[in-house]
Amino acid sequence: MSMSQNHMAEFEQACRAQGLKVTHQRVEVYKAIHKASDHPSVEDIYAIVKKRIPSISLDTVYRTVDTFEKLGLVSRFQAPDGRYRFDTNVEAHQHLVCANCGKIEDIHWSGLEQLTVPRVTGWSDLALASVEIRGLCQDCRRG
Amino acid sequence: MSMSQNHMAEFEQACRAQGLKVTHQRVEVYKAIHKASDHPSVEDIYAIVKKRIPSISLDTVYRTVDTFEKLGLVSRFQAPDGRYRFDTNVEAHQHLVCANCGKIEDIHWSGLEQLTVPRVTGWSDLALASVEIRGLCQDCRRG
DNA sequence: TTAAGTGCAAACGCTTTGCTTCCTT
DNA sequence: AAGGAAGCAAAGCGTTTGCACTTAA
Repeated sequence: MSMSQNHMAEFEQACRAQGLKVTHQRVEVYKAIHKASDHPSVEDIYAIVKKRIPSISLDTVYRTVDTFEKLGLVSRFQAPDGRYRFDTNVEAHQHLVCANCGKIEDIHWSGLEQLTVPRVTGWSDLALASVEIRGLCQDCRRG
Repeated sequence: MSMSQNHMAEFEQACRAQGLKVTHQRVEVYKAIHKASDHPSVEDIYAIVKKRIPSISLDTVYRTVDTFEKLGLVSRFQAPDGRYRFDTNVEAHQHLVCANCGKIEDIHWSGLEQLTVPRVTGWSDLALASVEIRGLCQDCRRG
């Protein structure tokens, strides 16, 4: 998945459609999340973007990812360590989490789609929200 | 599920087996989590136990739930608001979360058991760790 | 030009920790 | 009697917020 011009054009279009200014910070934050396919945390994104925009502040990253999430441009979830992680993959998918190092990888578990979410008395509009699978990643299995 | 003498006896036995002292605080914290079937947060537990042990401190509740978790006496998970929640149900189960009020309820989704966790290159020991289903609870559907 | 967005700094909320005193065992 | 546990207070850490300055449109 390369950072195609198309993809960035779509990003800018999405911003403009919502009346959002296309600032350097927003562009670089989006690129950072997209390129870093490892579900970067706010600190991770901050460190990456700081190389290109040294003056960027951490709170701008926080505000920017909030904005992106509201627009549906990124998905946000909490890692087991409690920190937020971000992803430009906004399609339904599941997470593999390494029990040792915390590494997170996306997978698509097609079996889940065949299942129907149970009906529960008193509850409505039930939908599968998140699925986490734990195990050991390649590096940690060796160690 | 009532707070049977049996259940508390088992709790005390588990503590002694691990060389843990059976203090008032531990007994009351355990009771509080067990009785409050709504997955209380640390603050919730603190408020409940404070009625019986006014001198208890918040950090004791934190340390106590840590201990219980390590012993396998309670399960811990993070609610969507980022706070820890606790449960004496340590069997595999899933969570229903109200998208409006945040209420959490346990369910057992048997369909999941028929599914096999996918094999993924580079990963080992994969097992389903958590499943969250979102919807509206009875109270919030009305409102 | 101007309203949205950024940077700075301080505040916040939940959780953790060092240290002294207390209380099961 | 003795070591684990509790209480107190302060610190830690990720995240949020108020305000004045900056910048895309």
